[in-house]
Parts: sequence; structure tokens; C-alpha cells
Amino acid sequence: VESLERPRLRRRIGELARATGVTVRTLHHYEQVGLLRPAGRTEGGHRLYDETDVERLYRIRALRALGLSLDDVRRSIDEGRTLTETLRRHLVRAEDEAARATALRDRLRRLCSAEDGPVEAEALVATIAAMSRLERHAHARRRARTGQSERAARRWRELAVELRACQEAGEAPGGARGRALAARAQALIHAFAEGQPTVVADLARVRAVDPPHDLAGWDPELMRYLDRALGALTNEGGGQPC
Amino acid sequence: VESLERPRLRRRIGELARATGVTVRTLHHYEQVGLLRPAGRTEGGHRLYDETDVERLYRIRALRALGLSLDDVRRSIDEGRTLTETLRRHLVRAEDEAARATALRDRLRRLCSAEDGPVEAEALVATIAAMSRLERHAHARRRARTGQSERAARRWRELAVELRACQEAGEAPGGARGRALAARAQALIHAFAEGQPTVVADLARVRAVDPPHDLAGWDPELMRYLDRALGALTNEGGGQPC
DNA sequence: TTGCTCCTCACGTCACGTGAGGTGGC
DNA sequence: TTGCTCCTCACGTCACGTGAGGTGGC
Repeated sequence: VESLERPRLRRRIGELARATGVTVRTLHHYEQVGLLRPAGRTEGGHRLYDETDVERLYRIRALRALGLSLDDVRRSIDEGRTLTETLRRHLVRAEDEAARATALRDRLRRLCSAEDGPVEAEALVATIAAMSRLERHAHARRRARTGQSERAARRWRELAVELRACQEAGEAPGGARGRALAARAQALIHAFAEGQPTVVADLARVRAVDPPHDLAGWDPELMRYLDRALGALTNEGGGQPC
Repeated sequence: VESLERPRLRRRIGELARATGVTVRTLHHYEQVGLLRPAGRTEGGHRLYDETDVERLYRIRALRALGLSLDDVRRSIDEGRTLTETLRRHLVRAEDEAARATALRDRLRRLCSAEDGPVEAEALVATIAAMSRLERHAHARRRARTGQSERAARRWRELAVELRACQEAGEAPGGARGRALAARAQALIHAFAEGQPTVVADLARVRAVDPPHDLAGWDPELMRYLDRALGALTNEGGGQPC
């Protein structure tokens, strides 16, 4: 009924582009990938978009602005998902991406503000390499089983509390209590490393400059205190360094 | 002298790839773009990499792992920058990227957890569109002059403190104090909008669900309180709702 | 001589930007 | 008829992945 009274408003591609803030090329592209086909064409072959097309374009642009790929957008529309459902799905990826970006930023910050002054290039390169090896290892572990890593995180938090108490009591890291706590840390480290000595070595190199960010309660200073305690432990045992 | 005693260790491409954890194709690519040329070739044309090449590769991989593009890496090496200098430059971009990613994540979180339940699609699309228009506007302003926006940020923070006090004292947002504070907010809003009514309207639509993240001290609840105060203000004046 | 490694093209990815060369529509 | 808009190719971007088809080296 309404469509009789309200004649179809049809816009040419340039008008639509100006009205919505996209380029003409973008509209060409959306047609090419089958995302937005104009309702019709003039005799001369010029595209004509109607109201439905305009609404569809707004939705596409909205989802693109929130970071969805054109494929995501297409799936969302084709499968008739609600907007909230679509956003909820996308949020998962956005969380990952934000975590990745902030982790990278924090790593760079720490490497830049290494108090030791200008480190030699060799050492820095080795440290960075160790970091990415550890990241891969942690990633593989995480997707293997997740419950275990939560338990480990809790144990690390508990250890941080006790170690900080020990440090604030003015005890030497090589004292009896420090060594006892270091032994617990070593057990956690070996569990994380799953018997790979490279991982243990990488951890030793990296942890002072880049403490794992999922370990709340640990800061570089506490990490150095642990390092000294671990040193005391291995010297005492007389065993191999790991 | 040493090069006589220690014969040049030369590796074929497969060995190097396995030793460093990259693919053969990656090494081909690095040669193609002129980043890493092997020291020599066998008679049959097979590539031979020497120790210098290996060190260079380690550095390339380290910088790539920190998010530098191959062009960035090349510039860093060609212009003989130290690693710390290189990282410091790159940190700027990493900060931007992390800010962008977390802003996007926060926006999605708020849109997902809109307490109003499932909003209608139309409204949500309009809100998202308003968000990106505001982002462009803020971006344009920021690059125009930066000092002014710092002053504005400080005024918003002061306003947040006073408005929260007003709210916690149990005063109505439409009371005398609320309206006075709302008037100050309105002045800041108009300064931000630079006379563009679209911007004012977009702000009104967006601010409850996505308060600007550079405004410390503001949360959605306080924002709603301000909204009511602004409402009281425009009703009183009898003026147009901008 | 058989495998394994290595070689050189060359296309594909993602969302368009940027021309080139040619016509429609007021 | 003059501009402006529109049309359809088609290459370029970034860092490689993934073949294809053919040879080197132990």
C-alpha cells in the first residue's frame, strides 16, 4: 500500500556515496563480492539504489566500523543473525586482539625502559627471540588444556603474596624461607616447561624484563628477588642449572 | 685472522630455516625484497648462508616479532639505528594500536551489555554510525590542535568530580546545582562540536552507551545523571533541543 | 639410480585506492 | 555541445602460503 503512495526513491551511485560517506569504488566492490546489489539499472547501465539498499549499506558500514570483515558481515546478514548476536560473536575476537595489542605494547615499553641502560644488541635480540618462543609454548599449552593453567595462575598468585611478605620482612632471598618458596616456583616452572630445557632457559632470560602479564601480583622487582632465591637454590643443590 | 682458523660455516636454506623456525619461502621472500641476501651460491645455484646472514636473520625475526613491518626493519638496519632507538620509535605505533584495539573492545562490550535488553536494529545501527562520525570528528580536532583538547579534558574531569558530589549528596539532576553544572557541560559540548549540530546530536545519542574513554572519572551512570540535568536545562530555557 | 632438497615462476589473500580508456545523462 | 558522472577492466598493497614443473647433491 505504502509503496504506491511513496514512489521508490532511487539514487545513483554518486549520490549514495556522498550521503553515506563511502567511495564509489567501495560500492562497486560490495557489488563485486555480492554484498550489496543495486535494485536496478538505467537503460544506459547506471546503477540505481533503492531504500532497502540504503538500509543494507548502513548496516554493512556499522558492522565494518566495529571491525567485522566483509565475510563476517555477509554471514551475519545471510544467516539472519540479530545485531546483538553478531556483536557478541565478534566481541570474542576483539577481546583477543586487544589483549594481543596491549601485550605487545607492554613488552615494548619494558624493553625500552630497561633500567640497565642500553643493553647490547645481541642480548636484546636473544631476549626477544626467547619471548616469542615462550609465547608459542604458552599458546600451545593454553589450547591443550585450560583448567590446569588456571590452577597454575592461582598458585603463582599465592606464591607472590608469600614471597612479597618474605621480601618485606627484610629476609635475604637465599635464606631458608626464600629457598623454600623458590623450590615451589621451580616446580611450577618445570610444570609449565613440560620438560623442555629451552623453555626453562628462555623463562630465566625473559622473566625479569617481561613478567608474564597473566600473573597478577608480580612486578619486575619481585621477579628479581625470586631470581636471587632461585640462584641460591641451585647453588645449594650443586646440581646442573636446571 | 680468525676467519682463517674458523672456516666459514655455510648453511643451505633448509638447514637455516629449520634452525631459526622460519619457512624456506620466507627466506626466498626476504631475498626478493632485498632484506637478506645469502653470502653465496653453489655451482648448481643453491643458496649458501654464512654467520653474518644468520645474525641478520635473527635481528629481522626479532623485530618482526615485535610488530615491525619488513620496511621498518629494512630502514632500521640500513640507517644503522640502535635497537633501543628502533624500539622507541615503534612503541609510538604500538601505543596507538593498543589504544585503538581496547577502545573497540570496550565499545563492543558496552553495546553487548546494553541493559535495555535487545535494542532494535535500526537504533543500534544509528548509534554505531554516530560513534564513527564522532570518532572522525575527534580525530580531526586532535590533529588540528592538541593543547586545547588537554584543557578540555581537565575541565571534564573537574566537572565529573563536582557532578558526582552533587549526585552523592542526593540532589536531583534538575536542581539548581545540577543545572549549573549541566550548563558548563553544554558549553564544553558546543566547543567540541565547533558549531556542527550533527555532532551535538551524535554526542547525545552515543554518550550513555559509549562515554569517551579519554574522559577519566566518567562512567555510564554519571553520564545518565548528566543527561537528566541537561534535559532539565533545555526544558527550562524553552529553547530548541539543539 | 632413488629420494630429498633446492630452484624459479606465479597465483591467492583483504578491502579497497588509483588510474586508464571510454560512454551516459542533464 | 560541453562538463560531470558513470561504466568496466586491471594493477597495486603486505608478508608470505601454496602449488607447479623442473633440477641439484649426497
